Amino acid sequence: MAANILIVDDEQAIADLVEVYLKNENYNVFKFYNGKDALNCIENEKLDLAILDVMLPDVDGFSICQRIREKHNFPVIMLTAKEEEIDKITGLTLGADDYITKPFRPLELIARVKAQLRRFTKYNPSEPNQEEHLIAFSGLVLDMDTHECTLNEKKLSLTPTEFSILWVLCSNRGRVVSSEELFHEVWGDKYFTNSNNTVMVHIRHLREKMHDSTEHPKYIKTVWGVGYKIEK
Amino acid sequence: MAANILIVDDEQAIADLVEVYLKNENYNVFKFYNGKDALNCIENEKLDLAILDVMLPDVDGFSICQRIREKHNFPVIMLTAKEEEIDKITGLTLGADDYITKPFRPLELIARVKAQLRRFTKYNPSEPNQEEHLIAFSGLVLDMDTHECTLNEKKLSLTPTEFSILWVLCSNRGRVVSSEELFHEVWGDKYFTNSNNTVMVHIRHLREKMHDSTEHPKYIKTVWGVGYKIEK
DNA sequence: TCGCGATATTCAGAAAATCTTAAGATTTTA
DNA sequence: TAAAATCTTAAGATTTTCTGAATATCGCGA
Repeated sequence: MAANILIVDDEQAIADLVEVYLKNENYNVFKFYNGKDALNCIENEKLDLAILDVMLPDVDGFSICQRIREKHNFPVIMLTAKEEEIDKITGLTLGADDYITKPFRPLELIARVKAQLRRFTKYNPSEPNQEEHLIAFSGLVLDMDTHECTLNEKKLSLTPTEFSILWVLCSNRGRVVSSEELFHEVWGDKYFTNSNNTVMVHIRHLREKMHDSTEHPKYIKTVWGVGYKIEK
Repeated sequence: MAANILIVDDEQAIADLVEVYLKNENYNVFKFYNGKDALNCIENEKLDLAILDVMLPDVDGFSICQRIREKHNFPVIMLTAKEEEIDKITGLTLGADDYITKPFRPLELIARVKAQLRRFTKYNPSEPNQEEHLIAFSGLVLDMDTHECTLNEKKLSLTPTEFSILWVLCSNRGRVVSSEELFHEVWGDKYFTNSNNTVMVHIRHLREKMHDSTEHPKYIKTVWGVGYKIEK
C-alpha cells in the first residue's frame, strides 16, 4: 500500500509541484494551501508523513507539527525558504524530523521522504517496508540511499544530475519522457531555459558511462520529436 | 520490549524534541507538558526511566522525582536550563540519577538515557537489555558509553563532536548522509544554519585521525553533491 | 536526393561543492 | 585563573560538475 503524504504550502505553485513529484513516485497525496484545512486532514486521514511549510498565513508549520506529535505520530519534514530570517524560523523547525530549504531539487525531496518513511517503518516493523529506494531491472540497479548505480554488476559513478536523470527515466520506464519534462523533474522550477540542450549533454554522458551507443541504444532510446525512454 | 520513558517539560518544543530523539531510538515515549499529568502517568504506567524538567509551573521536577522514589524505582534524569540560578535548582536535582543542562545535543541525551537504562537493568538482570551502545565492524569499534573509538586495535582519541559525527555516519552505514542531516543529527535542531562548513572541518579531522586519505578514503567516502557515507 | 529541423558531439569557461588552513572564540581542564 | 583542548568561522585553493555555443550528424518529408 502506498504511503499517504500530507503537503501544506501557501505558495500554491510549490504545493502543486511537490504533489507532482510525489505522485510520480506513486504516493497518495493530500494537498492543502493553508494550515486550517491541513489540521482537519490530520484528524480524519491516516497519514504516514507530512511536508510542511514553516511560514503559513494562518496556522504555522510548527503548530501543525506539534499537533501531529500529540496524537498521531509520523515523520514531519519542514520546508523553509532560504531567505527567511534565522531568528524567525529557529524554533519553528523544532520537532521536525528533517527540513529542506527552498528551492530544492525534486529528487532531493523524494530522497528525504523515502529516508523518513524507511526510518519510520524500521521502528514500526509491523508495516511492511517496501524497498522504495531501489529501482532494479535487467541488470540495472539504482539505489537512492547510496546514490549508487550498478550495471551488470559493474559500478557506474554518476554525477548527481546524471543520477537524477536516470532515476526519472527509470521510474517512468516504458513511457517517453520529453526533454522539458525531464528538465522539470530533475531541476525543478528553479531554473528556466528554452534552448535546452543541457539535458542532451547529460544524456550523452549517461550513454557513455553505460557504454550505450547512440545508434543502437540498449537503455536510453531517443524517440524522435518526443523525448527519451527506457524500455520496459 | 522497548523501554518506556517519561518526558515532562512545559516548554513544548523541548518535550517534542526529546520525544523525537527517543522515538528515533525505538523507545516508547510518554510525553507531558505539566507535572500533574506526569504524576498521573507514573501511577498508571510501567515506566523504565523519566526525564524531568526541573522547573515546572505546577508540580516541580523534584517532587515528581520524590514520588518516583517512594513507590516505584527507576532512573530519573533532570533537565536544567543553563541560565537558571544555581541556588534555585540546587536541591531540586537531588535524588536524580543524572542531570543534563539545556541546550543539549541529541546524542548526549541518548547516551545518558542508555547509560541509566543499562545501569538499572544491570541491577535488575531479569530484564533483558538489548540497547545498543556499541557499533563494531571491520576493525572499527565505537563505544557510546566511554566515547572511545578503536581502529584496528589502536585507540583513536576523538573529540566529542568528532565522535558524534562518526557515530551518526556509522549508524547509517551503507547510506549517504548529507551535510545538513549530519548537522541536524549531531548539533540538534537548536542550532540552525544553512551555510557552514563546520561539518566539513570535522570530517577532515576525522579522516586525519583515521589515516584516511581524501583521495581514496577507506572509511568516510564523500559522495559529490549528496554527502558522506561509510560503506556497509 | 535534398533541405530542414531535431538530435549529437565536443569542449572550454562558469559555477558549485568540497577541501585545506589557520586564526580567533569558546569551553574544559588543571 | 591560566593553560589546554576544542570548536567555529572565514578565506582561498582545489576539484568536480554543469552549461552554453559552435559544429556535426541524423531522420523525416517533399
